[in-house]
Amino acid sequence: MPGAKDADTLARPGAEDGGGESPHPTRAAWLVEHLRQALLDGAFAPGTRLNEVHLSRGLNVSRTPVRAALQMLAGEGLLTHQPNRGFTVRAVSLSDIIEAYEMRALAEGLAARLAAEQGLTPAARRILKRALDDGDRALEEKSASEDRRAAYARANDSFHRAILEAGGSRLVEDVVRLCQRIPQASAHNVVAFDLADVRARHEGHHAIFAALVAGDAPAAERLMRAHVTSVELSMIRVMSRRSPAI
Amino acid sequence: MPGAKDADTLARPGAEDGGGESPHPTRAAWLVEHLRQALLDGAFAPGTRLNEVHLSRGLNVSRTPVRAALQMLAGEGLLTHQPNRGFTVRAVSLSDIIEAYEMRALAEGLAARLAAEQGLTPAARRILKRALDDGDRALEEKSASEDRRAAYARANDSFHRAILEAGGSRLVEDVVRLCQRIPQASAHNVVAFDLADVRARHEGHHAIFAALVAGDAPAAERLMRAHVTSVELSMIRVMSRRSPAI
DNA sequence: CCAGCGATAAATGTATACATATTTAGGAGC
DNA sequence: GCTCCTAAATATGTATACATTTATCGCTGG
Repeated sequence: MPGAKDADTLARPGAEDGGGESPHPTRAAWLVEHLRQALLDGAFAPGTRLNEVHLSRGLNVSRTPVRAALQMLAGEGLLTHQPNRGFTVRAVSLSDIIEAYEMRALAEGLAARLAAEQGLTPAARRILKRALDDGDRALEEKSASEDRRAAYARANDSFHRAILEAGGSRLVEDVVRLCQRIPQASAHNVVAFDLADVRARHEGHHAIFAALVAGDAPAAERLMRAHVTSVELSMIRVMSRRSPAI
Repeated sequence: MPGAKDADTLARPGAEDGGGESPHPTRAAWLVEHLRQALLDGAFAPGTRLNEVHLSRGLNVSRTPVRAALQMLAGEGLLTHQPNRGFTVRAVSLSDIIEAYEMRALAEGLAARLAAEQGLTPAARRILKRALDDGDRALEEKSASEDRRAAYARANDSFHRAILEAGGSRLVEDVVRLCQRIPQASAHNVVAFDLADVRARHEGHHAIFAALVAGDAPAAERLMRAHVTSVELSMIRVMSRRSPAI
């Protein structure tokens, strides 16, 4: 079973006694985030059955908070729950990933349209401008490619998130989160793409920003859809290069 | 607090001893469905804090399965969970409902496109045809209006669900479920609409079916979007008539 | 009378014991 | 050797006890 791992090397949440302040007030909350990240990273092979006792022993907690976390993640759709048969990791196919991008293109397009319709607040506009500037700098600089990639990934993330927030729809944010919740399709994989593609898409960011500032809702929606679809194409190319059949 | 109720008049899942066979193998699974339905029906006022002890006493179970259900529903987004402060019912505004329909129009449109691209299986085609026929009959008959409405609601439901399935995307189904998970925006409220509107939309069903059979993916997507948007407009009209400010 | 504070009550978080269901291992019978 | 059946082992479901946090209420003091 490739990718399967035992979660033994992990620290407990409230264990730190020094100045470190735990951002997770309960073990269950910590487990939700921790396990979600592990699942998105593909730490557990699809179809794997998660054993509550093993998990709780490896994480030094009782079964109760482990179950709490698993139940939340099942609600989120990352796990499936069969009564009396426990929780298993949901498998994803290539078509799942493609459909996630199609859906995300529509959702982020809707967010852009909503943002344009309402008009950008000064704060949102500032954040977007800054994300664009950061992206410009990351793509122009001659710094080490790893730093540049990380910097651009941050800027990209910030740009998309700001538009989602500007849209002001909780549901749309939830849908995008659902789309990003597909293991291995995470947006931060964008860094693995060709620099030329990334540069082209960054121009797309500028165009979207212009449409938002102009309050041109249809253009904002159309541009954002095309933008995400372009990411989708790059992702498909990269993935089919790495693993011809998934 | 209007709409708030105590869940005291409810039977337990495994309690029946006669011929009745419980479809829910565990108490938790039953609670998930039961509480979800109650939430969607608006049985608990938005912002209500759900007390685990009260719920478990009213439902004659221990806190454990109640917590399991609440955790799942929190993962689904129907409830919010604040550590050490329990679960509260998520509030929805009119704009939430509107955005849910916009999102749903996009998602169901995508499903229709996927279904057209893949082509309908004979089974799917049969189900859709039957839903259309049932709808025809429900709208033509001179039967009691309540029966007619219920019959059409079933046919409508069946039609939309069949297309979602034909699309074959779990994610799209999840997104639609998320959109329908908005309390008071449930699709079966469609029965409260004007008969003329319903008839017009039923024609839309026929057009969508034709596009699916013809394998015309762009038309299927476009028609489905317009169709759901039309439902949205009716819903807005009905809701603003019932409660001017929400 | 109100603000602030402290004790009590109540709610949630966690651990654990036990009940029930499932899986697995082993052997009898063919 | 294979299938089926049975029993032990294992896993999940549930209940309950206790710990910790939060909310409520009454009190003191100004």
